[in-house]
Amino acid sequence: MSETNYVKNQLKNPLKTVLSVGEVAKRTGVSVATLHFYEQKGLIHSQRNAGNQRRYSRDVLRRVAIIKVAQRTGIPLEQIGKALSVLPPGQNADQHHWQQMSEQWKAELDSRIAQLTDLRDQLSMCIGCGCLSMAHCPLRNPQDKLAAQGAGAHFYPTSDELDEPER
Amino acid sequence: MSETNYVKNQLKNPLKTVLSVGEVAKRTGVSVATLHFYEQKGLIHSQRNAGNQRRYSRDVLRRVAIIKVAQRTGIPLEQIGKALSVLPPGQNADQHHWQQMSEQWKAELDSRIAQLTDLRDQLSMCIGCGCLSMAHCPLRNPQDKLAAQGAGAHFYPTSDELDEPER
DNA sequence: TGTTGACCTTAACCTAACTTGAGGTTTTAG
DNA sequence: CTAAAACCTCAAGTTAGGTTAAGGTCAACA
Repeated sequence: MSETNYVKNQLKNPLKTVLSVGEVAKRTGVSVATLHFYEQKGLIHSQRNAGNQRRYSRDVLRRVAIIKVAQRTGIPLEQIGKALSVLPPGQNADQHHWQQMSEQWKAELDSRIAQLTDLRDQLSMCIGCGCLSMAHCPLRNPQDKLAAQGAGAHFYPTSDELDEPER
Repeated sequence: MSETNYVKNQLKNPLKTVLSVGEVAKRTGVSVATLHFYEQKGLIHSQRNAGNQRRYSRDVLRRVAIIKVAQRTGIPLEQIGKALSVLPPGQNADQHHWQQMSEQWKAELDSRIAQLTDLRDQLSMCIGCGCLSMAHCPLRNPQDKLAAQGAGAHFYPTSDELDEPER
């Protein structure tokens, strides 16, 4: 019974104001190690109690939720961290902060969706041509900006460089 | 002048039937090392000449183009490899093969686009609520299947487990 | 024919995003 | 008060998708 305030919260209080790493792990569905990792990367923050154990304020739950949502869109952790940094670290963010974040994500998502949609439409055309005629196949010149994100793909062959099978 | 057929093709013929690794690299925009890597992973195939150098048939250009397109959609190499395996390795695929592939990709893309779109729409709602009211925020229960692809995210908190800031 | 440039293989290294393990301290429950 | 569960740190391992380097062979061209 050393952590008076903490223990007070533990006593059947459904809305604790501080959370241990294990509690956060259970509630967010990420492992304890991952929470350590996120903290190391600056995505979340914690206080320490007298015994050097992490104590989180409840906003960490929301932060982790946001991290997961963003990851599912394919946004890398580093970028997520930058966006999260607009939120006051530690304590509760106000409506404005969250709106700011949400709008940022939405823009990112919109852009990704647009890119994928383009790609799909191009592929649809490919289905029509059976990709037999490279001269008219949109695979030839992608015309999008996603390439910059991926590992490779910095050059696209011009029409006369791609193969045209002998019929 | 040892590689008779090969050299014959080299002589100012714009449509060579065999390509060296360097040529493929230039035309596809991926590095030679990456081509080795893809071959090792079974994504592309090659023959060897008398001097043990790789010689590619022209279909490799299209294969690599497809790999890149697929990668931009976020599909992992292993999955790309499986889809590519429906194509006859080495020689020219017919229209049916390519159509089969294109349709497979399109389905994948459609699904990914749908997931991202859902996510965006949920986020749009969040912008409205400012994420201040977790009780109504869609971030709470994602309801999608993308989680299975990511590294973590196997559990989502129920409504009373997420934090509701003190106003 | 000889010298570059293109290729070959093997092996190590790189970033992202984690996971696993070892060895030691704190908290909690009985 | 004590044993077990939860935590701590630090280091090493893992997968994906490549890149870089070392040391040696092959080919193209004057």
